[in-house]
Amino acid sequence: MASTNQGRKSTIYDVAKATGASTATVSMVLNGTWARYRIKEETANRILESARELGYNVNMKARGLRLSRSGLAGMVVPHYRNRFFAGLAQTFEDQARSRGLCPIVVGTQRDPAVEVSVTETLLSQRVELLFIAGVRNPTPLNELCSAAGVPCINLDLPGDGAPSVVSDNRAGARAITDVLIDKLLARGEAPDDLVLLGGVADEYATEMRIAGFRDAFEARKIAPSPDAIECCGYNAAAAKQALARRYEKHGRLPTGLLLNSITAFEGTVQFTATLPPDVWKAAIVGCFDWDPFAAYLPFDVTMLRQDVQGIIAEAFALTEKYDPQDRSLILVPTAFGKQFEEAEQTKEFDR
Amino acid sequence: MASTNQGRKSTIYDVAKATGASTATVSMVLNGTWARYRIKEETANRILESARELGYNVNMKARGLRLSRSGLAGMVVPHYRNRFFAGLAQTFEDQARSRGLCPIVVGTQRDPAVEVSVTETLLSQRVELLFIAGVRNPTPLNELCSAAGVPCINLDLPGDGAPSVVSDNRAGARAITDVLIDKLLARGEAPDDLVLLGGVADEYATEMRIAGFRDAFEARKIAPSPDAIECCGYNAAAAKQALARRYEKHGRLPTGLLLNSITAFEGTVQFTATLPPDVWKAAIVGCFDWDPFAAYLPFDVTMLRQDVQGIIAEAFALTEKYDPQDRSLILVPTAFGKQFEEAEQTKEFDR
DNA sequence: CTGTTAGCGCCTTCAC
DNA sequence: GTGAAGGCGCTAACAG
Repeated sequence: MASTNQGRKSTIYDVAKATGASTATVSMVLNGTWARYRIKEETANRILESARELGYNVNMKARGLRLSRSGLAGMVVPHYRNRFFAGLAQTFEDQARSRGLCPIVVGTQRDPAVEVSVTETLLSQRVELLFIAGVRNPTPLNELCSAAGVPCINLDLPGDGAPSVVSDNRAGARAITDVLIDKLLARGEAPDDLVLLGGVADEYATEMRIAGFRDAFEARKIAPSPDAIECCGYNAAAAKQALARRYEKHGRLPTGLLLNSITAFEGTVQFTATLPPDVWKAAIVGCFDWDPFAAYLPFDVTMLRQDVQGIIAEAFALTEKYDPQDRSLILVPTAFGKQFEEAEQTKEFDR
Repeated sequence: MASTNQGRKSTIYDVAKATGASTATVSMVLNGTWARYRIKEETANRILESARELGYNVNMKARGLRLSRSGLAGMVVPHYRNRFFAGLAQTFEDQARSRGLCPIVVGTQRDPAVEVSVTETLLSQRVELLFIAGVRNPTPLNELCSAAGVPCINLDLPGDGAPSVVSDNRAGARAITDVLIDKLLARGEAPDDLVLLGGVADEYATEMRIAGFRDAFEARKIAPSPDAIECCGYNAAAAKQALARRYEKHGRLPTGLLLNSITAFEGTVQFTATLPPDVWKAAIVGCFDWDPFAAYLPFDVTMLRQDVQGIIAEAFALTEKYDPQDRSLILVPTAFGKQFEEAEQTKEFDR
């Protein structure tokens, strides 16, 4: 359609030649700064027109080189397989775009080597800021960033090389544990039949959740069962196995189950599916993170949602008044149910 | 740690000055091309060392400007909310990285305006190729790319402005319809009690699936019910509503349900959850796309999975021998069950 | 074996 | 109002 010089992208020189103006004039017009330089409106229009016809498109490489601003905002996430990270990525993209930045989010599969190489790549591309989500040990990445002078924020899992914004896991865990204990009591079951399953023992989020779990019991002056906490790791197969062992040992499932991740929930479902329905239909389940289908499983399910909007907003706020020395830890509250629904509203044509 | 010039990123000039070598030497060493130029190994080591100390990091903006190669590979997706797009993004990232490109994937929420502006941004960043997934009308985006001389491939939904690689929806639909009819027959139900729900009537994927649905019936020389096909759109609420209307009208649910998307499945579950369990427990359900939890709902569920690995591999292959005139349409087969599991294997520390 | 130089495309300052 | 010139960081000739 457009009379493009097929194949080669056009430059401001092409536009200048086509309109008989100088490159400076073209540049000003294309940047919108032409009003300040009292360039004739007619000239401006002619240039704009010609640029469109030539399919001109700023070369951010060149502009970035000159201005030392890339227009890129980076984020690393482990993957997009759960609603939390998917929502985090989505929200990040929206907010980055609304700030005139091009979002670039990369999944690392939680592989530390990939994390480092991705960070280096992003730094090479001269991202103007970097959010690091769900990385077990963000410190090396933080150091790379600060060596490059790039603002860097840890999300979800805190680190000591940069400011962090994470969900208030402890308060959330306490709240959901409270709900589960109440449900247990209402059903005439013992609260110490509640088990916290999944997660990694020495990891921040899990520790906070364990603390919150204990808080809830302490507030009622009761104690959880001595083997109430089982950090079997984050993957589904491990949870399934852990549950199988418990079943073997006690001849039944715990009545109440607090799952440390949606994958632990997956494992739970995989295991219970191998059992006769009446054995598990009565289970009371709570879960950190949520999934649209999980709510319809034949359990009594309570899901805790993280505020992805809040997390991203706080993180961007931190980059605005960025201080390389800052190591603050910002806690963002979690909530039950559909409180943060706006984040994943679906449009008419969606699937 | 490193004796960095805090804040400002170091350049080859810094390294050159620090080592007393010239920028050219530094450049060669840092590119690994130094062996060809017979640079003393000792010099090379000195430079490498110094570069590490200074926290040096190539500026891809400058290199890209010089080489007119950005090292960036772009992909636009609607969102990451289902396993298909999440898997597509993941696989794309892996493959891009293994080709030495930095993957940059952006979600557009299926908003055409966002789609255009994102494409322009990506083109400004001089991506070396662009994959466009799940865009209703990719043609304008294809045109932007070809005007810029950037190889562009449509994924999932075909377009006529570039080559496309899409799932073989028709064959997949036929196969899953076959399975459902067999199950219906095995249970002594009439096959024409099978309903295809969800999707948009004039859209490619839906049309193909309808055709496959009909193929399965024709092969058996039977006909689906006249109102067997209901394209109520892709979102969950619409499916829920459509199902409610049917229930109202017939006083029962169809025994067999083929859902055009995971969101239609969501709507189905939302609706059936409002009914007494015995009314719907017997339902036979099929779905395009899958979800780990959906398999454990109290239905007889069959899920069709798309081969994200295959799709991405084909797309990359197309870019290698890229021909701007090429408009070929490559069909990638789908499969049942966990055939493509490798794509979403989870590691030990995962959630 | 290593240093010098000329741009890649763009933006800004400074003359005209 | 507009044009010429310099330089952002890097690489590929081309000289030493």
